[in-house]
Amino acid sequence: MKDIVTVSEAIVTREGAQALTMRRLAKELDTSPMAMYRHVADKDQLLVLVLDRIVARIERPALPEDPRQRLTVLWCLLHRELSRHPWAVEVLAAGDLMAPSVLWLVESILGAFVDAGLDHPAAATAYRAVWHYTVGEIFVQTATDRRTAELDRSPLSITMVSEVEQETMPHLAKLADEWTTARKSDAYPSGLSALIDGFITTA
Amino acid sequence: MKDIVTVSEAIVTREGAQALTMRRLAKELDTSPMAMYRHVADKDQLLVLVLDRIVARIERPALPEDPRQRLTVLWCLLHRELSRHPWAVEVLAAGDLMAPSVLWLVESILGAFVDAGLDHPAAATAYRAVWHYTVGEIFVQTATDRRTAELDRSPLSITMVSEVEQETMPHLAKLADEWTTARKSDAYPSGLSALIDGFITTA
DNA sequence: ACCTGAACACCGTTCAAGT
DNA sequence: ACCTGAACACCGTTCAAGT
Repeated sequence: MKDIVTVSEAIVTREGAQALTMRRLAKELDTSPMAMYRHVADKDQLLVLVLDRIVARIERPALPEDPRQRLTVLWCLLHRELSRHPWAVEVLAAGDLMAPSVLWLVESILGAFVDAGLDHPAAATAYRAVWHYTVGEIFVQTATDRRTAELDRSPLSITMVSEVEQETMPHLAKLADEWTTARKSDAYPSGLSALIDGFITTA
Repeated sequence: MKDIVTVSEAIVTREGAQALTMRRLAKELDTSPMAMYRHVADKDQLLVLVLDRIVARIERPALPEDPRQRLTVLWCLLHRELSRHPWAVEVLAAGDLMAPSVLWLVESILGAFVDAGLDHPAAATAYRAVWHYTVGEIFVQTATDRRTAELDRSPLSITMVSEVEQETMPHLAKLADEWTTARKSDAYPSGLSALIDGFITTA
């Protein structure tokens, strides 16, 4: 049955990867947990199958001429899609986003880096750096969200610093207020353009 | 007993965070699992305690005058220490590295960004961007290592592309060979300097 | 104060047995 | 071929009872 993947996706998008258990999945399919192992090697493989289906649905956007703009469009697209499925980051991380169904995206990004003046090895390095930045951004965002949800208090505050160590840590003290608001705003594009600029201008 | 933290650290540095279970910890301390709950609220808190101890041991390095060089030294230091304890990334991620014992590091980094010409909000943004990059790099590295260890094959290869889609994906095809070697080399510094350059030159 | 055993409510996965 | 029940070897955590 391929419904296994469909039902798994429903669970995972609604409640996250940790909600997907073989027992739960079997129950929703009205069979026994062990029946799953006829169709899927183990839980990891199941997650990969779900991910592949989601990622295959990403639509190819219209791409601007300018390579720098193209890079922004492509990476922001990827970032947006992954933000919707933060559980996927863990699955993806090991493979540098090598699911066959998004190879067009990787190819487009590499092409844009090349068009911007990088040679092929440099484009690969740049690709991996931005990929790490993207993964990290989503990972930290997700971890922060989860933690603030569990404990219902604001994320680890920096305010203690402003009270205790005004003189020894002037910069932290100065930022105490802005820190929390900065965290909320979507800072992905700013880091992205810094990273792209850095790679392009060095080339 | 504070030995709880000591024993936990030993387990965690030797075998990773997933090897630390309350039952295992209790066994190594010759007590019952439930005795732990007298000294520690839950497993998460225990990991935070271990992390805090490790991080407190990071020694303050001699810092160069030049802010750009200072940033490189500081971030590479942090990256190196965290690479040694990849399990910690998950614990740290939620808090933007706000453990009191490393505030000096955060302060130094912010100071270097300011000395390089950023105003305070920009320094905070830059800090967070590089933090995300650092977390992502370690996260991907760890995930790749783990996966290649479990399956004893090379990481998800790109070679299928070079065979099947030579014409439609020329850049990927061209990089097929170099990809795996690129993954091995330590590319952290290159992305770091691109990111720093990008932020400094825009300021 | 601190520790204990037994239990609860779970996991992923194996294995022999069924149809 | 596919499914099943029972079991294995685990988890974190609670709770009433012990010293």
